[in-house]
Amino acid sequence: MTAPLHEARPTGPGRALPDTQQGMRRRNLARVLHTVRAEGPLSRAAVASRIGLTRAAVSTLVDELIRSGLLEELGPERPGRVGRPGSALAVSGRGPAGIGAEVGVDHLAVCAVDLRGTTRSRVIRQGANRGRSPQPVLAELTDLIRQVVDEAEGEGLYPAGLAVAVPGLVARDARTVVRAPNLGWHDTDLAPLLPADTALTVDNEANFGALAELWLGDGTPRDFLHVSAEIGIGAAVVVDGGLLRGTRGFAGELGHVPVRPDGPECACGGRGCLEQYAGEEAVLRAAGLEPDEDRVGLLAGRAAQGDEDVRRALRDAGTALGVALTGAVNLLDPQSVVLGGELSGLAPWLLPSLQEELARRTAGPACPVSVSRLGPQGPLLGAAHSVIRAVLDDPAALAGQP
Amino acid sequence: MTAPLHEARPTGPGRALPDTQQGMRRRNLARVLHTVRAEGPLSRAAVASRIGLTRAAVSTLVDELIRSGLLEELGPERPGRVGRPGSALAVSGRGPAGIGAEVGVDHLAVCAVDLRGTTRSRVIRQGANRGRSPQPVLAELTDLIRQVVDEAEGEGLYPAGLAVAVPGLVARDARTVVRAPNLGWHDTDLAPLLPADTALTVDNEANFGALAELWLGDGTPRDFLHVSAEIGIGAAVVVDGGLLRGTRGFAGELGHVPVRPDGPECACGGRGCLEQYAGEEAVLRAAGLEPDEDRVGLLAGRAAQGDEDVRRALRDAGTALGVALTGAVNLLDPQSVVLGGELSGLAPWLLPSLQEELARRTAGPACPVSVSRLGPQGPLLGAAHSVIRAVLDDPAALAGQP
DNA sequence: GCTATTTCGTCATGCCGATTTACAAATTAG
DNA sequence: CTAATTTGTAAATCGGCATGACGAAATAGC
Repeated sequence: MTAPLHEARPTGPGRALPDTQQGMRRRNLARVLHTVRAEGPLSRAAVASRIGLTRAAVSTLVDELIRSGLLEELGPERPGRVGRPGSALAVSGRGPAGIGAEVGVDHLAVCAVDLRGTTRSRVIRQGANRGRSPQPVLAELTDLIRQVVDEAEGEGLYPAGLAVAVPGLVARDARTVVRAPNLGWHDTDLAPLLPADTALTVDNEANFGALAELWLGDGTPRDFLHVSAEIGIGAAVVVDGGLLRGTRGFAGELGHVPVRPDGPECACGGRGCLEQYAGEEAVLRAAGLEPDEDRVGLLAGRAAQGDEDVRRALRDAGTALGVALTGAVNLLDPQSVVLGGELSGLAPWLLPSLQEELARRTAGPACPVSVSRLGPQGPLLGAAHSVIRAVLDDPAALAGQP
Repeated sequence: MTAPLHEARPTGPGRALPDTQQGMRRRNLARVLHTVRAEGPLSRAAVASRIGLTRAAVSTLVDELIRSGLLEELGPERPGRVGRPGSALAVSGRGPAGIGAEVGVDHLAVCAVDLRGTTRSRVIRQGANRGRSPQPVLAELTDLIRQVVDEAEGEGLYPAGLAVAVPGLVARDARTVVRAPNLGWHDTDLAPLLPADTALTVDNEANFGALAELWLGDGTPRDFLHVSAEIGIGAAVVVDGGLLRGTRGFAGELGHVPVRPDGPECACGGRGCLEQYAGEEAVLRAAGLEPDEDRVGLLAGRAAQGDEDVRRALRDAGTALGVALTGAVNLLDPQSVVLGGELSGLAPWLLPSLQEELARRTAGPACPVSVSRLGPQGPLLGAAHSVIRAVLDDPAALAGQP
């Protein structure tokens, strides 16, 4: 026998459920739904052997999930082995939909994702939002949400929740934007300005991006650091498959990690914060460019054309990122670092110097750095999937007892 | 209904237990034991109302815990209210004992703690261990362990596990010391060199110190950063009442967070690591002192006498710590930072500059920094209590089914 | 002092959820 | 065509907690 290690572990699916027989059943419903979703069409017997319950128990669980419209019976499997063929089960394509929305500095976007993880509807509207007050922006967003919901309902889906990604800090109530410098919003409760007929969750776009990476990334581990940037530099810390949020919900403020303690002053009060070296504004200035609408696109374009000033600016930003990430990696020992969001578009020019710096400062093998496959789509997808995830984690909350 | 936030949450007591009816019972046993321990003598009815089970259910749970020797019946309570007085229950003072051991650079220590949290036996042996090979050191430690176990057994206790704190990195198998620079050990499996008759857990002293702070500190929150130092500077990250260990178990390496990216070279390959500015060796050098046996005592003594060189060296170390902690606080948003271990003895001279630096670099209120009440005793106590904690978290593992 | 009231601990009973056991159905192997 | 294998379901059982009732032991009111 080995004594427990007293680790910080996330609760994972359904941990919020009470520790009673009913809670147990709800967790088992979630386990069945999760495995069917993850491992394609499966028979009841296959599910049972996977999750360690008996066929009889799984049968009743499946019945309940079918009655709720979350699972559907595809009919008898093609038999390849001896014995009676099972009846294939799959998650329904006409059940709940997760509605994800994103308030970007230069765009609004909304999408609907079904239980299978397929994006069933999507709308994007370009347009600068910097400096606009929350009311008109969210009215416009509400419009888009209604479009997407209508389209989803046309396909037999019904909205199970709305998740909104914003470029800023969000309080732990998951409703209030504490500070979004790029929009000019602060201390704004978004709930009254958005459709009231669905459950609402608001979160930082870096957090949603990290969750998207966790859920949709190929081979992404359960412990990683997800770095993203839109002017500010945010990181999301994923520990054992869950987000680390911090006491006030402000964890992951990589942008204000000191890189050179005597560097230039920062708005945060400090000196030489990472943002001074790798923030969008700083990079544009270092490259001798004027900020305009599509800043990342501009940088990427110039860099691709071979503009040496831009390339040098990006190299230096990568080095600064490497210094800050060395600290983070030493503190957290993650399995990898992922560059996501808008950053992924600049990765070709950031990555070499970043990795060099990280390797130089690490004894032994350096923490691997990769680039998100999802790129700028991460936050929106993460938002929509977070709703779906909530259904998968407690299917009983939808139909029966919430 | 509010959608879940997908947070990283630790599992807390008994989360490793399977999600079955038996697992539920074991968790309920743990809940009963925990509340009786935490809230002094309680009647069955009082326990029931606290944990939300019925009196009948608690009765059977208590019966089982009494049969296992973990609880004892103190007899009828002094009645102050109407109604039949309850029968007071308390955790047994003659049940399992947690054996904690510590391998320090200058000492060995072992103690035994009972279920109530009382230290029932303790032995400390001074003597430099730097450069000694593991075999003789652990043979000596085994001696001390036997002494403490004998004494504990004389008082009716029996050892429920052995936890050893070492000043170095420990692999996630909780047995192997990967690197302990101050001892000169590396890649050593300690299990064969220690008594084999009890379950063994080996861990970093900073981790055990943080757990001690969590379990024994007065008013310590469930999210904090515990900084400790013995030559190397280690931190332990506590998130929602659990340790964050990292993929390889190396999380919390605060000593190699870059403070000045162009600073002096460090053994880790980097430059300007915190250890270069706030490590014991660096501080001694900056103060113009020679390293000797009791380095922290020497520094504290001179500083107390008013030695301006030493005070300046400690001030500068505090500033460097402040820079590194700014990064950590930005990344983790903890509720507080606690200085523990040997550091606590130097706190009077480190703290002002540390707090000043942290406050300067923080927008809004700075993260509060406090000093551990346990001081250098933290690691040893944390080790012993970790064993007790394991029993409290799953009492059934002791007697019945492990 | 006596009775009513309140609370405690326990017992008998019932419910809920999963397991066990048994069996019919549907397939392959020989 | 029969034996073997696997699936899905139904009936019985078990483990664990809740419910309701009861005696025991205290206080409160008379």
